[in-house]
Amino acid sequence: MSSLASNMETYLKKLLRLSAVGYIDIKRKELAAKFKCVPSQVNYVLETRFTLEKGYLVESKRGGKGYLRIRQLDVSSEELLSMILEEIIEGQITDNKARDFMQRLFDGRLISFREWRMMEAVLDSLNYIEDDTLRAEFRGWMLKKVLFTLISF
Amino acid sequence: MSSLASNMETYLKKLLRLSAVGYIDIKRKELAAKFKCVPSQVNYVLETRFTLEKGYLVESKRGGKGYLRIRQLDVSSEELLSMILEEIIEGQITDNKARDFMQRLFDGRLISFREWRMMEAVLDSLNYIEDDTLRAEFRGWMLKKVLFTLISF
DNA sequence: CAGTGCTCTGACCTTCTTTGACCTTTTGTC
DNA sequence: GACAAAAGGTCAAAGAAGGTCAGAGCACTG
Repeated sequence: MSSLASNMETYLKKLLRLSAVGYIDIKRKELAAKFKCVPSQVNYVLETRFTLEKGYLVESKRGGKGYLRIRQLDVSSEELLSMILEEIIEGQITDNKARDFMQRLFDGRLISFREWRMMEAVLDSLNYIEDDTLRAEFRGWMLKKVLFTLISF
Repeated sequence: MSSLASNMETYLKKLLRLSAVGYIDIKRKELAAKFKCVPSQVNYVLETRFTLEKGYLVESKRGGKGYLRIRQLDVSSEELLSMILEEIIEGQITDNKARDFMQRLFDGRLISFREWRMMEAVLDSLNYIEDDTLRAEFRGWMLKKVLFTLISF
């Protein structure tokens, strides 16, 4: 229960609660030093505890003056989250389901007309990918990313 | 917190905003002195932050009375879109270029903040495609589709 | 006690930044 | 015109992050 990873998770979530702007910036190496572990352990924590599905968005920049930014998604959209999760169960999603889903989002005024059209264009463009499995998997993956992003802004 | 390069970028953009003529003239050595760095660092900033894709044009003159002139391009929406489309005509496009273009579309108020974020998420998700060539080609293909959609709505 | 699924580490990779040595162009002076 | 001085330009290498991945360790569970 109180593994290094869990402690780091708790610590980061506390920082997030205390943050006024809805996100926190951290230095991978410093955080690792604070918890006396290797830097890659930080990645592990981010990958397992701060995923899109759990309501977080992680951005980063490499190189000098790099950083990790953890953003907490708006809780009010929890309903939408579970909807998405249900639909995109195994990562894959069919073209029809994806389009139905976008239509629902538009009908429910969660996305604008232009946003809807844009996503339709993206879905259209997927035909460029010939491999059926890759296409379906990528569609699910991408949809998840886009929808979670829409939720957080 | 932020890097020298980012600070210099911010500074130059502020100067540009304040300029009435649409361009600014600077002395490489003086700017370097102001930021306490080597002169070639100025070139780095210009090469990475003030590119054509990002909507800037840099002219210069060497020798005595030399200077650097940074010009902000002020192209119309149609021009910007056709520029982008032209660029993608060869099919492929790099991730960086695609992101630069999206940023410009946002800066030029051709797309909303949410639409910008959405497209960034789509670009992020492309990493799911492992094949380098397929990814770059698909990126170009998709971008074209989306841009054409934007034009028509 | 073998299997399964988290944790954790370390070696190696990629990206972005910064510096410095050396090069080229332009201007001013004899 | 030759030469010196005054810019700016190029490029490779070092430094400063963060990213990836395979495998070792560990803790339950049947």
